[in-house]
Amino acid sequence: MRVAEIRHLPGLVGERVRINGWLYNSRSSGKLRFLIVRDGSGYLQAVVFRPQVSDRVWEQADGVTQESSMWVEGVVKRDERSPGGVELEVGDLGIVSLCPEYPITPKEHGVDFLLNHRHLWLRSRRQHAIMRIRNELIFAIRDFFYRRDYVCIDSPILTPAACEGTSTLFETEYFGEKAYLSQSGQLYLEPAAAAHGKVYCFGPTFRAEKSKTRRHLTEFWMVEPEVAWMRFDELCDLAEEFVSELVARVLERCQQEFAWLERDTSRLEPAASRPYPRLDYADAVAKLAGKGFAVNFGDDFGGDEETALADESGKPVMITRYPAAIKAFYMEPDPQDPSRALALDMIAPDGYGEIIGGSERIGSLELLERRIQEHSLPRQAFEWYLDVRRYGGFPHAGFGMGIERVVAWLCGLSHLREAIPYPRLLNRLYP
RNA sequence: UCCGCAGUAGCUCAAUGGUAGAGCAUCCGGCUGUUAACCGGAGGGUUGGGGGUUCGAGUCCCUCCUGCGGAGCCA
Repeated sequence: MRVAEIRHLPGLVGERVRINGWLYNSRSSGKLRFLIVRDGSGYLQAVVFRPQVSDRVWEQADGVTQESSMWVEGVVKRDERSPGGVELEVGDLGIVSLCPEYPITPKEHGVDFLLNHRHLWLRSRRQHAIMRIRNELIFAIRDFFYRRDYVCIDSPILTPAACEGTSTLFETEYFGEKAYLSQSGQLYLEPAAAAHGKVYCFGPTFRAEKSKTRRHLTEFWMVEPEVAWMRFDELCDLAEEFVSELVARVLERCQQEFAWLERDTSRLEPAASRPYPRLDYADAVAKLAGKGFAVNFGDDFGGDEETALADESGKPVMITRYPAAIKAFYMEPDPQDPSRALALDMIAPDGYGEIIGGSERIGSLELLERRIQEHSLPRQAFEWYLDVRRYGGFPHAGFGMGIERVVAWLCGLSHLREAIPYPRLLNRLYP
């Protein structure tokens, strides 16, 4: 007996196949049982007709419960009345493991309940679609860099001294010393850029910020390219090329998933092509003032401001040259105006917020030493980082992109918690 | 951390200070094409914990716990 995946069934009409899977839902009508079976690749309506099957098969079809693991065997038929266009005319079936009352029913559930059952929630059609899109995005990211000869240099997760404020770092014990979970791979990537030229890292990062918003997780995945000899304008080009290509690829390859999510992809299409609008920080402040926001030059932008800055067209907006005072210590000053940093934020449309933050990095050893002092950072912890300037300093630039925010934007999610398989939130570490 | 909202059946929610209910899920029965099927029946409750007001509290007050939404900060 040929074992098939449900997604291949449209090409197997007329053949007799066996499907292994789980019962997603069932409906009945007299001598008919409609079993909706899912196998991870798709959903199949398996039709059991009383006169055509044995007593044993009929009893099993009648008694199989939601999420029982099972197999069905039969002939693939084309049928307009079936969701998906094809169905299985069941000749035989077996229950592998009968499922007791399943917690997640086809009706509505609350957020807390679903998060407590995240391990089961992942089986639901909507979550299934989201994870498929996340998977496609991740593969597209790696492919983007691979085709451009970037080398993947993953950064450590356990790091020694605190690089930025300790209040947002998760602390752990490391054989009698303190260690911290990484907030960013960037500092470790810069030395690697001197080794390979074009590098990137992609891994989990951790922020112990006690924030309770739809835009924050305490553990999230970030992809960070770092490029030797790259200047600020080229960095903006790279960010734009990167995001537009990712959007185009996911749009092309995940149509089925977007349909399940009922995502209006026409809202996403503008972001699949370049260019994206670029807005100098000063112009962004002026634009916000024009919209009635009480923002002064020198302020950072909050969530509402970001949403207001996003382009009505559906394209992400790039805000450039922020005041150096509100940005990180390692950012290169703008030669035209040293009070500004060669920093870039990319803001996704429709309120999905900042998806990219990046900059050209300080090239000068003296300036970097001064900045470390100005920020009251422990100098000795940064000696290795200063070596990047000490031993053959070079201009370089890079950015970080939060994967979950991009997934949330692509999928149209109202909260980041659905964009990652097992979300880690303030007060949530289970399952 | 601050501000606001909520906690009642397995789940989602009702119930003017006066006998705790519905839908879904579960179990039983019916139906030859269902699309979160439908129809009939049954079981299912220490109303988050503690204290208080009252003849009487799911409902009002105090307190703690848990969750949700938002702010700050960020990707």
